[in-house]
Amino acid sequence: MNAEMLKGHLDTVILATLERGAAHGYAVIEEIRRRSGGHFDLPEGTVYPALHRLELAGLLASDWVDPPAGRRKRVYALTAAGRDALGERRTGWAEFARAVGAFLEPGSA
Amino acid sequence: MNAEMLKGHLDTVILATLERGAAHGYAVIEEIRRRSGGHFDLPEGTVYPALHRLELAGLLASDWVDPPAGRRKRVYALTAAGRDALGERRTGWAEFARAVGAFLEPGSA
DNA sequence: GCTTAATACCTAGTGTTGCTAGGGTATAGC
DNA sequence: GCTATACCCTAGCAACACTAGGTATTAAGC
Repeated sequence: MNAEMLKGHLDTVILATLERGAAHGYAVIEEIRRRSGGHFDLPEGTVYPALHRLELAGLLASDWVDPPAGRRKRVYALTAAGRDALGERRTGWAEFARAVGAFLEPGSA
Repeated sequence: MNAEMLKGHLDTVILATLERGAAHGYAVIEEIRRRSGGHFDLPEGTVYPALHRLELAGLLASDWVDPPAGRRKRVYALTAAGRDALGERRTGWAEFARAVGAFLEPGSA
């Protein structure tokens, strides 16, 4: 499954991934792959622009971190607004999933 | 809720709507609104192109019907390929919904 | 008779968004 | 030196839902 299906929900998934703690972009990709059981294997060209978008929207904040070894990492964390947005998106997803389910579940009226 | 969230799933919803019987475009819009409990109130500019797309893809077939009163209607029905596609999409939705749920449900690992 | 609303169809252009394809830097292993 | 992996980025493409317009038919209200 690629992320085309995620259209409109990728931001939600990214916010939820960062809910447990800050992480850099590459780690976000790996965590999404891990937590989705391999369903969402997102290319960098999908995730990095999404992170920038979310930061521009004020839902994430980033800091450059210079580790003793390895190259610089840009670490993203949820802002207060990001946490609020995640709450709304959680509710929105539940409604959405229920509505779509109403079409796909047999015996629905 | 508009259909932006539906991105990538609108076709599935339309196919499911037509699963119970053929219908014309305008009726599809009303049925989707009704069955979603008002959640999906889709503009014509969203649904008509989607119907054309699905017909082009061979998942729907249309017939013009000239009723004794009122203007001509274009009635869409699922093809065999459409029925197959709906089956696949039903499975795909279940996987997708479960995967997204893994991010949004509290206590998920 | 005229206007409005509802039914019913359509399309051109726009904006968002995920993807492809590429490029760059740093570290480790062969 | 070469390759693989970790880590960052962008330009351009394609898909798709939406906006904003258009047309035709019928019935209701004035």
